[in-house]
Amino acid sequence: MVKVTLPDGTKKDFEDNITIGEVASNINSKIKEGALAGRADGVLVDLNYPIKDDISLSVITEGTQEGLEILRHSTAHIMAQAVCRLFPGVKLGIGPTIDNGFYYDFDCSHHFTTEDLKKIEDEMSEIIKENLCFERTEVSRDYAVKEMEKSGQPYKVELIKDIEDDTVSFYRQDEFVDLCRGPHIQKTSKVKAFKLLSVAGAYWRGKETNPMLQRIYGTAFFTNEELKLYLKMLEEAEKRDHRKIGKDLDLFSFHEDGGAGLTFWHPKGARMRSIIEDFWRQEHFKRGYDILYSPHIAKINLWKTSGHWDFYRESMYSPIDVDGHEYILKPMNCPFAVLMYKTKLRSYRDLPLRWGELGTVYRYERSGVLHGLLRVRGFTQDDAHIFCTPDQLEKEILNVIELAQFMLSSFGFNEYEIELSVRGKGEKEKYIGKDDVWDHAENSLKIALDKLGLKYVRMEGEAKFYGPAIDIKVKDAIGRGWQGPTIQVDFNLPERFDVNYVGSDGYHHRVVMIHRTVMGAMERFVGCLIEHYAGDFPLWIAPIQIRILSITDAQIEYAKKLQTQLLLKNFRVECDTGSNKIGYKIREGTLQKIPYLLIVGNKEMQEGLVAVRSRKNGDEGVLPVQDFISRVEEEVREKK
RNA sequence: GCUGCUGUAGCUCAGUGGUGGAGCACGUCCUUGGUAAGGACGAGGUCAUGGGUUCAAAUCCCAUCAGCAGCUCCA
Repeated sequence: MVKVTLPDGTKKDFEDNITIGEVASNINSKIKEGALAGRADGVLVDLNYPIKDDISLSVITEGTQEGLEILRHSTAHIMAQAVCRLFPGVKLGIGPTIDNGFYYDFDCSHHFTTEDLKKIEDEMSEIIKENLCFERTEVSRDYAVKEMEKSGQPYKVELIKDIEDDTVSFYRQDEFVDLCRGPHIQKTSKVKAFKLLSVAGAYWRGKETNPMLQRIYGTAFFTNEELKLYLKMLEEAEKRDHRKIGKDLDLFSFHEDGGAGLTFWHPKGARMRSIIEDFWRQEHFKRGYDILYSPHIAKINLWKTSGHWDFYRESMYSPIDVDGHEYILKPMNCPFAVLMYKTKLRSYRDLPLRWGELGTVYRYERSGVLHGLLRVRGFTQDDAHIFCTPDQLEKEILNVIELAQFMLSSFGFNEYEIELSVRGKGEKEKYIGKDDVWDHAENSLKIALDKLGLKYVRMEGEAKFYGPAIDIKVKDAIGRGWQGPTIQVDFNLPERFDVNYVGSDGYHHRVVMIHRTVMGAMERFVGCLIEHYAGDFPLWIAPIQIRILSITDAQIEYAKKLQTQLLLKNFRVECDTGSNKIGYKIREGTLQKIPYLLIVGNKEMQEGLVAVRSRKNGDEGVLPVQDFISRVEEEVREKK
């Protein structure tokens, strides 16, 4: 007899070698129906796993995250089987589950096309219909290597050789065998809703020097409804694409003649950006920051002193010759702030110095990584450098986090994940700076997070060589994550530039430098905002807030007068006094996602009214001009 | 940078080894209308760039530039 302990604490006795599946059927009909695999003493196993000793067991069922992952993993195997059937001789890479789906890598002389994906899907449906069993076998590692060599699977051989256990497991469906830890669903017919999504190149084991394989991405769900919902979500994400919206709303462009990754901000995009920057500056001034402006290029020597020339060269543009001296386009703003700090002797009484800078930097990014506004080669960081004493560090970090939270919530980002990157254990040579200084800095970051009651993940070994950091990942309106604020303590630059302050003891002490952004970069932030709001910006950010539409030519003068009146109140207003019908003008204004369309005909003109059509509510009827102004002023104030 | 795909009017996209098309946008005119597209006419292109194959190339081949999906890397 074996004793099985279930998650709710109940213990039951069963005969030896009873399988997980049989135990599951014994619990209740719901679990029996939905059982996919089990977790036996913490280890994932198949349903037909025989129980030999007393264990604690939880049954993994459909509708759970773990269940979904197993389903997707099995679907990946089915896909690989289909590919092997259709393209004999294909070599298999790996086929794991990922967020939202799975992929499998193949080495195949034939290049997969979208038509191939359809064929593969059809073959998969065939395999599902055949209702094949996933059978697990365990063999010795040496035997496995020989088998895989025999069947011409060099990547599998490599994988097996890297496994430390003496035995390895395989899963077989009919003619298809794959190295796999498992667990899997029992029969292929469990797969009810799947779709292959795309194919793209991927390096074997993610290494650039390795051969490139073809990766097919797909996804699977327990029901067709869930699959449809997911595909709809993908469509929704596509609709929010900032590159498309940016074009439609005339915000920015890129040019072959300008250069890849170099943004051209059109009037409306530039207007948005300047609104954000004005807001940024005001909020910084309120919090005791000053702002700086620094040059775009500097002599190469500065970059040698800072260490960028040695450690960051691959991201920097080549030197520019100026009268026989070499200058470099700046990839970062920090050395400039340091130079300005060092223009005089600073006392501890002067600290902290909080110096912000909307600094435009240029970095060489490999051509394949460029992506709209989100990854560019020239961008403006909302940078700041805080020079402080070690004692002030914690308070400064706290202030920065609060500022970051304030900025994010102002733009409608209310959910985020926080990472604390600290140095790894036992690799001291990787990091500059003394242990006690690191301890102090890491501690200050931690205490600041704790004081604010923020949850965070501690990332061991993720710190840069020059100091620990806090990274904030924000979630947008449809749940996607974006790199947001970063707060970085820097031990490197104060050291390299010998940056000091005079303490109360009259001696010089090394200053502590914090490097931070609260939005990241203007380009990326605006790109992210576009996708977050799907181009439907809140009134205070919208590049055009109001458009006045005349019904006939008789109201042109009234419309212009209204426009002037609103412009004087600091609103961003356009007039559409063309000869199109009102329905047409409304359509145009709506497609441009303008928050307020004011329709003026003779009725409104005679009584000093406007007919308000808001983006949120449509036709709202007429209002006296003054009432409308109060309303939108309020809306701007509240950043709704 | 790598793998694959793509580049035709301002935009979205048809198209074919033999004198380049549509819809929308744009311009002019008619129309002056009441909450998501009124009508007519017109202008617009070295078919990304540079080579090659061919009697003939926008079409086929190569290179370059740029874009897209990923890999790798980052604000």
